Amino acid sequence: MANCDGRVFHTQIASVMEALANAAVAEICKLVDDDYAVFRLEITQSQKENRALRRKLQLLELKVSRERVLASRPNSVKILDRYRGMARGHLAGGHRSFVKPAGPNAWRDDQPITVDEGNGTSTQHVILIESADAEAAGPGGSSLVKQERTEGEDPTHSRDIQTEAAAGVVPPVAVEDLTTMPQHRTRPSITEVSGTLNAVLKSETDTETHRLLHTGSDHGSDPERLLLGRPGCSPAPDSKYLLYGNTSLRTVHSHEDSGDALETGNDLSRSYTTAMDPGIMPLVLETQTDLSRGDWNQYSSSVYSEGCIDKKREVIAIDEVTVKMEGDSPLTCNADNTHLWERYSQSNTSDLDCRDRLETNLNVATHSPLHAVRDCDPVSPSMAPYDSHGSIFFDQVFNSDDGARDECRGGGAMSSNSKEKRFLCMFCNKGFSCLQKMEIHQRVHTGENPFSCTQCEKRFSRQDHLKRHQRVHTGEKPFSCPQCEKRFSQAGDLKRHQRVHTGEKPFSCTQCHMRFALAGNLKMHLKVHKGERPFTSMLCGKTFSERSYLRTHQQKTHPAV
DNA sequence: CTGGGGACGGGGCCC
DNA sequence: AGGGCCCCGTCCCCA
Repeated sequence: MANCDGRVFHTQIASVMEALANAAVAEICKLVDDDYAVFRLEITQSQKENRALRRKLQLLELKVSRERVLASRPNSVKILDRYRGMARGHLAGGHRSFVKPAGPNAWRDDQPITVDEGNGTSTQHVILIESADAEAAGPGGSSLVKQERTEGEDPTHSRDIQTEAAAGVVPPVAVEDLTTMPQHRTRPSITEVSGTLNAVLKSETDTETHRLLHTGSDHGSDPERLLLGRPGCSPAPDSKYLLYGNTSLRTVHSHEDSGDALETGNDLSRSYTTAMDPGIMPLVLETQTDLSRGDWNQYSSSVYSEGCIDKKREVIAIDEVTVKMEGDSPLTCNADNTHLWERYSQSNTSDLDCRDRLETNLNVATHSPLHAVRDCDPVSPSMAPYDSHGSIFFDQVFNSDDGARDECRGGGAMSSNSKEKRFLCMFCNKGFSCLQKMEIHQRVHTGENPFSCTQCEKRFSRQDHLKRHQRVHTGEKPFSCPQCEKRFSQAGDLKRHQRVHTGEKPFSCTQCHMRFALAGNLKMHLKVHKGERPFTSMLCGKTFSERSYLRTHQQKTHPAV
């Protein structure tokens, strides 16, 4: 009897469990169906939004096309830059450039510009950017004047930046660390960051924020710069964070600290300032930590623009400006401050040439695909209306890459195959097919070396270079010569080595008939013809064409020393 | 001086 | 899109 009752009980339990399970399954199915419906609805809505945005984009493209046809001269930023008549559009249409000479003396050499500020006439170095956007600024437009006093100023506080803005300009929307801001400053202002040798400024304009990032250059090597770059820290005492702005205005400023830079060496501050539609986009001052340790990427990935279409669907190529400056430091200054310079000097014909370029073409560049068609008019010293796109195009930084410069002259990334290369380097306008390639390339300009070797202190801009370098430590030599079983860590080294076996000497001297298997050897040989003997023994005055010769000589002749 | 190798920077291409 | 590789050029160093 008891067994019978137990079976019945179990049967009942089983049926209840089944019912519960069925109910649960039904519930789950219902939830899934509901979510699916919601999901589909969201997809449909997104598709609708996409279609609408696409239509909007097409309309704007049409508008741009019209402007390309109609736009003649008076539609854009005019920059009054009388410095040595430089940087007049060495990029394609790149005359929307802002040129700041690197050398403090160069500034001093500049002919002062006389600007009537209403209160009289001042003869100060002035960079004047005028906006007269008929749509946004209204009659009279507005102008933005940056001044650098040449007399009676504290070298470490050498900037006296004023604005001459039209009535109705929008005050700054947001500024971090307002305590650093002069409270009396009621005019709209541009956030300005100045620091030590290498100042980095980033601006983001395609979103709701406008960032200015200040950082050190070589990544932890300069404590002062690190201090400046540390989040939450106030700017250096010699820095001013100034904020002024203007609706529908995007400007870029550059200046350096003082004429004492050459003496102080490390105090080669420069700053770059951008402002764009501060009335719309809050200005947010940020700091940045050590870029070389990877912090950079969190900015670069998120801030770099992708084709850079802002909210108005205006194409703005550069939403971020990152400048690594090598100032007027002598070539003998420490490696932390010169490695970029050295890199440039390596890539150019001569140190002097490069240095000269650095001094005279210290520019920042932003480029918009639009400028290729809009910026066909030369820079005029007269004031001209500001264009409705609010774009300023900086000139090329350092002007160091001939190839890139040529590309810029020829339209750069806007040439025939430019459609695929829609990511433009903000420094040299070189086009890249994807964002990361551009970011990697820009390390050429920024000096960023995010990949560090665990075996030594060396740092690299690219992961593959780090990997290749680590063969130094591992001793790995994967490339072996089939003729002599010699092994090499790099394929190029093997290829070069094989000329030993083939006898190939592709490098021939134009002065004599000597031929060389290695380009470096030809280069060295050419010094014989030129009589170049730049290396002088401090002990005996003897000169040598190569440093190694001098070293060998000193080892032999002056072993004690 | 010349020959040659180690190592690195940068661009381009491929997967 | 991104990582990796190839290639080239260059600097530096040493025999």
